Amino acid sequence: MDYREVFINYLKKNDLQLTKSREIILDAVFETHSHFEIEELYQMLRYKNKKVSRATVYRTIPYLVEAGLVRRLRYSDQNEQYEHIYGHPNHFHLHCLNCDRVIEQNSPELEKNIEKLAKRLNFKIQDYSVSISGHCSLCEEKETERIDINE
Amino acid sequence: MDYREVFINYLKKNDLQLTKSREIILDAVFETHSHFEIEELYQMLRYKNKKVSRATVYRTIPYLVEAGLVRRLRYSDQNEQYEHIYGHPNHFHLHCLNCDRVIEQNSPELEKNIEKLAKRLNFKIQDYSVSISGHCSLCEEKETERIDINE
DNA sequence: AATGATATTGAGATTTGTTCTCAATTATCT
DNA sequence: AGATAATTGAGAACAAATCTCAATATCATT
Repeated sequence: MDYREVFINYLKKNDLQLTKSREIILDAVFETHSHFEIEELYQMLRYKNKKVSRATVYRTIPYLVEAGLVRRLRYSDQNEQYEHIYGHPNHFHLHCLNCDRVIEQNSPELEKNIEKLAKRLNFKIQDYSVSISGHCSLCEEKETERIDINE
Repeated sequence: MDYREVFINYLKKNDLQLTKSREIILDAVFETHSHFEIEELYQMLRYKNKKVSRATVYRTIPYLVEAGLVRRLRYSDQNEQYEHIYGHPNHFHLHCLNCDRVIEQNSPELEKNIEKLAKRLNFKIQDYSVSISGHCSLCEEKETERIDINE
């Protein structure tokens, strides 16, 4: 099942229609292979001359989230970021507070752990996210050097 | 070391002073034993007749976060929530999308797992959060009943 | 294809949370 | 005490997100 079908199913189930606008937004989201903000997505569509209004983009993204196609990210202190997740294995984000880089990592072990935790509580997972903030190896190195010099 | 000392150390290290305002905010944060929004905290202080401005509250919370005393939560689609973390074991949030309840859970196993993951990448953790969204056991039950009746 | 009922959209106004500004205040250092 | 620097408060400014509502598109029915 491709993302398109998933979305159509979701729409049907919720008495919503697959409109031109929603199609454009859906496709744009799956063409973008990086984290994005809604405003960015909107600007990108304008640039490509696809005609959808800002309001519609803001209205549609939550549907995609609900449909399980897109996830809202939580690693950053900045604006809301999103990523499409359908078809991608779940992964974790390590956010470097220094250089702002985001490292993505898989860990089946961690996944299993989380699933076990939820199961024990009879909690039905829809989505989960692990985000770690701190300093990446590159920045840590630099930091250590600096201290060596100064002290 | 109590939270007060931690904050004072942080302030010193960053050439900041421990002022009346900052003290009031610090104490308020550690008196509040639930998740809070900055605006709420500000209103609470007004109610208690503690004189600090909204701007100062907004300015101070990020210091507390940097000092490792407070964490910004990410489970919700709503406003930014914070919780004080100093002195509390790390815990995970399971957010029920239906009733909006937030369940807190410890899991030393999960913790170890995350630490291992970070270590492998030479990533120095400052903080991490695991948030799971879905449906809690109570809501799941109800949902199942409903289906039984209707189908 | 025409009709009426319903859902969706777009443009801009509005709301809301957060940050900024800058003069007044407070703290710190000689 | 006086000079210097940091902090604060009040409200203005900003930006992201939501709302409004008339115009448009879609659907079901005939």
